[in-house]
Amino acid sequence: MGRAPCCEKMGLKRGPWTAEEDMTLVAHIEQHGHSNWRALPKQAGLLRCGKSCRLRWINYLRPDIKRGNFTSEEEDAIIQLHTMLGNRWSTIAARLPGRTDNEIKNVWHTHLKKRLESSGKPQGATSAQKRKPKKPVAVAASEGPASEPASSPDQSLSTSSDSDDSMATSVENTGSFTSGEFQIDDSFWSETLAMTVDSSMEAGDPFGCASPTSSNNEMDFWVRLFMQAGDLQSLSQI
DNA sequence: AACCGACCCAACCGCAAAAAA
DNA sequence: CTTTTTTGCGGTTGGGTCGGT
Repeated sequence: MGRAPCCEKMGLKRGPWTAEEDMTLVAHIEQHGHSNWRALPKQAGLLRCGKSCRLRWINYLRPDIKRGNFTSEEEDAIIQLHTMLGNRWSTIAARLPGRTDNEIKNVWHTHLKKRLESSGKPQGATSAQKRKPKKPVAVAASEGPASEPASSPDQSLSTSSDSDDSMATSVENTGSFTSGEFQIDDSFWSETLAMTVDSSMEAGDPFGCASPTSSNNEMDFWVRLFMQAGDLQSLSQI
């Protein structure tokens, strides 16, 4: 699938992962960690490139991944975060416990984007209502290495034009951000995310995110985020 | 029951940033 | 300081699945 091969030319396997490969990868990471993705497949005895192993782990095998349908709250959060961040999926994912950037990206492109585009009619049926439940997780390790820290907030803003377009659309449709003039700079994220990490640490969450079952921390994040955004807006008017 | 189009999502690629030498 | 290596990110693809006809 996909484009021209990159691993195949080196004699490495491509395509869907087998259960055996998954088990091998999980076992190796649980035992040795993943300090060196490039060397990992060789050490683990996998005929995959490091990139492929990393992707499989991050998007599917990681023990803290929350599988299943996105709740309407999560979808709303994605929409609002995308309004502010554009296509910075990893940053958005960092704020959604247990969700991966790839998954969020898929959800956005498959139905959230369409939802916003369809006559400004927000909060329609969720993916859970529209489609059947997801397949159960093939391999679900009970514990493993800690997830990577939240992505750096000071990445440059998205350069893609479509993110700008969707931003304007989302602002109108969600109704949560009433001013299109609202701008976010690096200092905003430094302060806001630091604040969030602090509160998460207080709640005993070393990943800097709430536990999947805890909506309080998520709500707390949004409350803080909106408060902070409001503060910055008023400051910018001075 | 079979066919077909639409949708979903896992996995790929290229590129840029970060880290190491 | 420069070059090389490694990691991480975002965009994209296409096989598999589902629902409608």
